[in-house]
Amino acid sequence: MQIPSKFVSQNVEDKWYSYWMEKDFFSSTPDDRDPYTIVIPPPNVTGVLHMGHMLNNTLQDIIIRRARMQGFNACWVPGTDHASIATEAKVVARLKEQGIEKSSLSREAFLNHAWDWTHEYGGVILDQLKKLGCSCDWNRTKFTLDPQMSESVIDTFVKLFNKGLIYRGYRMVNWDPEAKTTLSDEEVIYEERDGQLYHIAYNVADSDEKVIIATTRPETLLGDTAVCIHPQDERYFHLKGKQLVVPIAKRKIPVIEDEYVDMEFGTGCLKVTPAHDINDKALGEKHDLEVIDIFNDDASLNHHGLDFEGMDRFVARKKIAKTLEASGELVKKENHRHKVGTSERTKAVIEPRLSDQWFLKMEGLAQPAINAVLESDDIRLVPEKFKNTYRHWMENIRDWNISRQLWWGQQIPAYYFGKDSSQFVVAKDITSALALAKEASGNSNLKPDDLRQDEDVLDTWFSSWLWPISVFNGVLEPDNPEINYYYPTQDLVTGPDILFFWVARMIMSGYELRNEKPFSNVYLTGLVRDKQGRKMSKQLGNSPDALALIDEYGADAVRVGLMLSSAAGNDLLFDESLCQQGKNFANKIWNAYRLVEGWEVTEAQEMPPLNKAALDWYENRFHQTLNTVDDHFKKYRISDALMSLYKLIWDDFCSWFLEMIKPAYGSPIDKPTLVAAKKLFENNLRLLHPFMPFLTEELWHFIATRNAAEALVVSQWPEAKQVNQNCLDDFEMIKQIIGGIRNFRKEKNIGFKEQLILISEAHIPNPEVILKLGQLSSINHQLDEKSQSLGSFRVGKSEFFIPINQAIDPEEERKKLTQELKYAEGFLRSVEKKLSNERFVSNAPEKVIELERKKATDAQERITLLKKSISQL
RNA sequence: GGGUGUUUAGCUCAGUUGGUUUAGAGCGCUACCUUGACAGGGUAGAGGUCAUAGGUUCGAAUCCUAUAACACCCACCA
Repeated sequence: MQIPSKFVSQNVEDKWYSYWMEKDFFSSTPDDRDPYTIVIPPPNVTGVLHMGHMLNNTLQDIIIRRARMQGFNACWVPGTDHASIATEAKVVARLKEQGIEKSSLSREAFLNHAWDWTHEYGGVILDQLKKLGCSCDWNRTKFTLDPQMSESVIDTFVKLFNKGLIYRGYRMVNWDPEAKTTLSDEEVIYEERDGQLYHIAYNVADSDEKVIIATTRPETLLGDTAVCIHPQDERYFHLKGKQLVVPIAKRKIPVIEDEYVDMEFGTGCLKVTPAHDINDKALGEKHDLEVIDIFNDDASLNHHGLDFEGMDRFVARKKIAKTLEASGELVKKENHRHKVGTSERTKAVIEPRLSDQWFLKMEGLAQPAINAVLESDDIRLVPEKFKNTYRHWMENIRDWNISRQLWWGQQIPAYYFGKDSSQFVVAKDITSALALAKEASGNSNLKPDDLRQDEDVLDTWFSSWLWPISVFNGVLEPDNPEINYYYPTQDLVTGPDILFFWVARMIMSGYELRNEKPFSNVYLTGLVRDKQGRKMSKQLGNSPDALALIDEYGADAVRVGLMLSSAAGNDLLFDESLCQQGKNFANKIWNAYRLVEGWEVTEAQEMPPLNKAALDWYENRFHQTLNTVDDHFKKYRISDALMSLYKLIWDDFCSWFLEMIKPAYGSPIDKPTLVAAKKLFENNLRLLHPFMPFLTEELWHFIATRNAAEALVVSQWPEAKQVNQNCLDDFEMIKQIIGGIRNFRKEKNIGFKEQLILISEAHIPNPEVILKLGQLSSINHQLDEKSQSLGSFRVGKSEFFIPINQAIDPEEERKKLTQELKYAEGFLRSVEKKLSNERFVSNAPEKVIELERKKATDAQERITLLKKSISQL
């Protein structure tokens, strides 16, 4: 069979992915085995694959593939999120391009457009995950707006409402005037912006005196209902109890006192606009002030805006400033840099606004979630450093505003039946709502048409927080076999940026709805940054096209590239050269296979002792690495696990093992060695499979003809065995010795193989290092009887010397050795000093003292050797 | 403003309750070698006052204090 000299990943990806799908290896149903479950963090339904997804999902795939090989019933549930704001914004934008305004459409018509959009783009990101090799159970694919998922959300809302945890409140919220919706605090991004601080003169009522008040938002003076001073501010003592006149509006407002005011800022006088500032609202409540809302939905001024009615807030600001300037009431303007809240989605400047919203009480929900992570360790955060952040947030948690003024999402199941919105009932559907409304109103004549359902939808996170439960239908049927089998899940892999949005809330819903954690381990990845350390984002355009990367390097290479430098929780600087490294690695393995496959076999020959030694050694080395890898996995150090394998394959397997058993050019290899070598090769493939599924499956089927049940993806993860440490130590020694000799044999035309044979025939491996070296030196004497020079090499931390066949300047050598001797003596002195220190001997653990003693003996031996060598020069 | 974290080789990072560390890895770099598995491979080498300054300790990259730079989170002063 002709095997190409280069591994082309692209040729095998589709082949094996469809094979795996066809054989149904990824699907899972409850059975006798233990489950290993991961639910995917559902990407936005209309999103495309970016680097963050690749990192995240590669990690999940590695974990789930290994679990599958370990004999668990592996179940990775995929799905997408309806992402109400993001998706609705996209749909609105597309309609706008077609000349359609959202406001001209009925709710139903708009939702039809949104569903069209969803069906058009909804599958894209899932197909991209398949390209990456993700072994999800696609039969279980869920969407947060699926009927069953939505029903779970509504059901939960009703339950929590009936428990008294959900309430309606008139609250200050973050209003996005562009999307005309409220945003959660988390969706507001504060940006530094240059603004101006306007100093405005307010007249004291019935007097000529003026008071100067500084504000960044002069237009809000139309909503002023008080001016506040600090009770200890001597400058304004005389104003206490007086009234001021608001410029333009000519309304009289009281002067109030509160310690909230910062005397240092501005003029020390604060105008209070309860409708448009969160702090002012608090002041307003405290001092029982009137609330004047001056804005419409789109942040244009309403009738309180007087002459400025209908103007946009920013236009009005300028106009009002001008008007004040003209009347001399604008005393001065100064530049002022301050932070402005903007919408994460629309970039519009957020307007604090009072409105009716739905809230979920968080305090009671938070308690079990705090315990689970911080006290009982039921849920492990990886890395642990996020515990602090988690604690801080959970202990300062505020009620969750769960309503959004959008259409795309689950409509809030509240039904109003009175003239105003004060009379309402909450129910799963209109029929039960009607019954409740009849009861509540005492009016048995109510008809369905008399009920108005709340226009708002629920926050997207209100559906995602149920995800680990609702994907198994655990909300609607809390006792079904699926949820009982798969829940709680094992791992959650996600970014730290949604620790609060999502992770914390899933933990809360888990304990609230099922009285059980949703997952045992949370692996928080880092953010993917570019080479300059910038966050990868669409705006910057610095995010490589994920699919183009896969096309160029192959999925396996990209997976390896991502894993090579991504410790949990640390940001990773992504550099395409890492993918190149991944590709080189894949190619190395590919060529190792070509080598083995190309050998001719002979039955006539027995296994030479050197090959036996090599096989023994590699077997041990393999299990040593396997132990390390298993340990890394336990600690979720996935990149360390990969690096261990990288070194095992490249250095130990290719550079040492294969070189050792490689027959001389043109000669055949004996059959027992080849068979054993292929077995070892196969074991390598098993360990690599979670990281590089395509390459390994391809080679697996090259090595032998296998049926579906024998495919690598469902093969067994090797069991780590006890290693023979002596064998490994001996070989380390041999490696060092060979390295030492080779370093000095440049003139000699001795091949690698010959060297090895010489050494193996000399029976080097035995417990006595010095003896070994004595024998080795005799070899070297055989190599060149005239050899008189001295060469040195290191074994572990010790330096050893062998006679070697190369002319070396004795003077130079003497100098070098004397230097070494001095150093060794110094080292010995320091160790002896330590050992004679009483405090050390009495305080240090026995193990440590033992080590120090060993160090001292070693140093002593070395000094003797060095002295001998010098005298021989 | 409050909090958390980071700072170790040219780059990206390990370094696990202070003691097998005379501080490691991968990549890169330098030198040499290599006509059959590998537009590469092998061997060797250079390169670090572990951010800075103090302190604790027999012993500190590791613990404490302060400082600096950077990153992120929370709050947000009109």
